[in-house]
Amino acid sequence: MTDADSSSTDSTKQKHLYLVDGSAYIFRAYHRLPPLTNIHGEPVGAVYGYTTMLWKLADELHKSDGPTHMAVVLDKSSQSFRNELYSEYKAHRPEPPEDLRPQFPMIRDATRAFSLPLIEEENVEADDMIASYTKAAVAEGWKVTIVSSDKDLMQLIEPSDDSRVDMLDTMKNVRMGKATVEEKFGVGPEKLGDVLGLMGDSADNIPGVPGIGPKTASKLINEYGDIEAVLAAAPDMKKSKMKENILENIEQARLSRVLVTLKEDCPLPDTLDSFLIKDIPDAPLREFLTHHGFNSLLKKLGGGQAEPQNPDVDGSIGDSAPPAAAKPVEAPAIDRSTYECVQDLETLDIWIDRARTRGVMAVDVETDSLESVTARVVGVCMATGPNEACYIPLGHGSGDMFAESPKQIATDEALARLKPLLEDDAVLKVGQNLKYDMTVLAQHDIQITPFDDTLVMSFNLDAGLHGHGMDELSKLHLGHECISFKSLTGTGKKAITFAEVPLDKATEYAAEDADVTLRLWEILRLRMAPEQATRVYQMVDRPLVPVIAKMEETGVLVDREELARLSRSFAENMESLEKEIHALAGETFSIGSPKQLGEILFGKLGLKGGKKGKSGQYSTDVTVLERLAGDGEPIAQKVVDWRQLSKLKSTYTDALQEQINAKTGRVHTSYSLSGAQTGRLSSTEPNLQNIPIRTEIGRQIRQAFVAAPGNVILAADYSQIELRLAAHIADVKTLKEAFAAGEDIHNRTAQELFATVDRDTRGRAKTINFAILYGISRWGLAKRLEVDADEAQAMIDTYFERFPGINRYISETLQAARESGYTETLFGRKTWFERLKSANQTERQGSERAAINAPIQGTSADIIKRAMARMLPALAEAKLPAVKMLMQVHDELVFELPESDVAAASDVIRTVMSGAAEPAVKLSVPLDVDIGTGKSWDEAH
DNA sequence: AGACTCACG
DNA sequence: GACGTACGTGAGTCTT
Repeated sequence: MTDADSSSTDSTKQKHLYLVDGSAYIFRAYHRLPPLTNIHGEPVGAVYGYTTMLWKLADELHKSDGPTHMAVVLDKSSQSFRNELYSEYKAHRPEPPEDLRPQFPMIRDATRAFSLPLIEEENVEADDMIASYTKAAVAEGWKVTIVSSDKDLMQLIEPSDDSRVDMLDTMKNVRMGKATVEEKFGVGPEKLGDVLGLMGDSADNIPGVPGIGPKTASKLINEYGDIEAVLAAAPDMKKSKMKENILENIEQARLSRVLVTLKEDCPLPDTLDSFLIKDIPDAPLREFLTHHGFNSLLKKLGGGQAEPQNPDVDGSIGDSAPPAAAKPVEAPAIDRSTYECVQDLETLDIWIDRARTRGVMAVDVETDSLESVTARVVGVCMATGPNEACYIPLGHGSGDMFAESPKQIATDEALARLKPLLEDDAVLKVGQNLKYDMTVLAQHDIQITPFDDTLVMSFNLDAGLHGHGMDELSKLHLGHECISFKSLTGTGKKAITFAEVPLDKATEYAAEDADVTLRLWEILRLRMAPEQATRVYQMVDRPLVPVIAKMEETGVLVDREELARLSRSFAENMESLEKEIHALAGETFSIGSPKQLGEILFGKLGLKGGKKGKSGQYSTDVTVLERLAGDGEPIAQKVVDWRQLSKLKSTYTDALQEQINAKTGRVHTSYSLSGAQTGRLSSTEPNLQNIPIRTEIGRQIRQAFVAAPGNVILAADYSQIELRLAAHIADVKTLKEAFAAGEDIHNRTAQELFATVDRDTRGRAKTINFAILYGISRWGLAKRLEVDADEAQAMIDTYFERFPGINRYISETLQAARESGYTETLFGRKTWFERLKSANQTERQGSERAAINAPIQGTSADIIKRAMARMLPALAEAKLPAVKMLMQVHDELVFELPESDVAAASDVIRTVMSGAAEPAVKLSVPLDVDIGTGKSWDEAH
């Protein structure tokens, strides 16, 4: 197309320079793409990403406004004039990770393979070089496109509406101009430097003004004009923390402003004309692609035309990659106009027949509330194929009491027709988080069976990679943006319920839900077996869904009077503490404000303690306060006591009263099946998994969790389950013997490590045991035990020596996780760890610790989940139908049962829980279960 | 909305 | 050479 000798003749053609910010791209590609290796075993993830990016840019050549000139700019060294101004500039940046470093030369190879000019200058940052070339080109009347997404470079966009400079983000495939800057930063490109200077940039270690982020920065700049004006106006601002921060950091703000300014007058090593795009010769490119085995690109090269497809991963190199997120779907695009609103029984019957014929359907129940226990059914939707979906409105009103309700089938009649279908063994029901629908339909005595749950399937395939909400899955797997619930109902005070949404809108939304759910199921189910997710799905998580639904529905009885009594008592104690604290401080202040408290303690009273974090605030957490209390500061202990009471009152005794359901008189939590990446459940609204127990005062709250008259509470918990599993998984003979013999495991550990057993050594042994489970570091252990790092290291060494197997478990787990990207529990539950190869050391080490812990915590979760799924059938078989399972707290199950059933139920519960791993997994340690009973949850412990 | 603190296993 | 350090959660309060 373009060739060298045409440049002199087409002086009329608009010259357009593309400047590629290569360095920034490489780091992004490295973090975003899976850790690929090429056919020689060399890591090439970033190279592959970079190559596909250049390939994509080649498509730009065909466009009318495409590039006539192009060059790639790379950072050669990290030094520049900024380091002289400010020694901390980019000082915190870690070295590039080991598997990225060898890719830098390959990236130069790739650039040469495309016959593109490469600019890299000693002591000049790529950003400045790009700025300088941009200015030079614009001065010649050229257009410039900067291929990057770096916000600093956005300063180069011209403030006029017809800016000759724009930016292109090839990863997101978006062009960015003046409007992008205004949208993102609230100011035009010409003021961007002022905003960036004020807010700072943690990525480059530019400090800015503490406490000022993008929002505040743009507000200030819009109000005053630029940084200098803000600084000048600061003394007259009204008193606030922000004003103080500005006044204390004037010089720092000025420095930051200079640091973010791009240098536009760097010497240019090559002329603009030398960047003229010539034909790209095939040979070097072909050689490069062949060398790395980038087969799909090679194929495109052979075919001649470069198709602007998604750059997929070559089959030959992708074997260690996580499953590709977006799959091509053969189903037709989602078309909301095909959805039907079902308003009479005849039509409903047609849909029911259709579902029976298909053998599989998606279903979703719409209600007027998120409180599943008491929510009213507003409608039901179902899908039987792509774009084959309907909505059956049942409880819609007009929202206007004088107007008629829309035509709809009576709820009872429709549900009576749907019940046989929903319970039909020959029709698989697919839903997204069916736990909710099951709870709602339980009010109408309807089961949903058999079923598949796309939320659970996604969680079993991709835990750790992304969320599992339907909107997110739809975007990811179908490339489809769902109608948002909020767009129909609004938010806040003016929000309406789904019952008030007009039928046409409701049909579009609800039928789409079912349509999307069925499409997701088609995609996910095909992945289950090949990706080994079937086992944990079928043996652990799917059976749990109706069990959790039932527990939520049952709820737990909470004594409101008891809570109110505690609230009053806590309030009284807080009041007297507050007076004493204010007296000691010499002034009144808000004790609940960490900011004010820090300033009183460390500012006014002059106690010693350090600043922390970018916010520049004193830390006042319990470890700090207890240290002060230990130094004999009476105010510190009083604050600790006040804090405890305040926490207990607001989070528990006050909040819990409000959670008592008006209809049932009980508290119904919601368990999230995908809440914790390790496979644990989590509990919300309220969280019943963190009710106090560790302190005497807190424990009183458990006295309010009671049994109905004639009943008692029974609590059954696994004893040391995670340590037992660690002993089994890491095959530690000493520990296994100790558990088999029923020894106290922390005593045994103390014996092995310190050769003596007393309170002190047992306590330290316990700390070390937990540290092992959590992925130990000598620094972490040192801090906990208040010893120095060397001593901590010595203890770790002794531990590894005494308990061989632990060390091996850690290194094998990490190695396997680095290779595959995930860890596995004994039941095959996967947890993905994408940050295991992060360039950020803190991030990477954090992932390593999480990966060490996940198989143990996850196996424990698997086991108690299996126990839960088996519990109700086992109780039924033992003729104990009155026993209710109320709560799960990770290693504990809580029941409510008639007093007369205690002995028999205890046997069943203990048997089910201790044997929950079997027969799928045979453990080499016993699983002991402690059981207690009483009138309240407190007494049951 | 985000930081901070703290409740649980 | 500095940094921040145990794993997994949810929620209330204060501040911007």
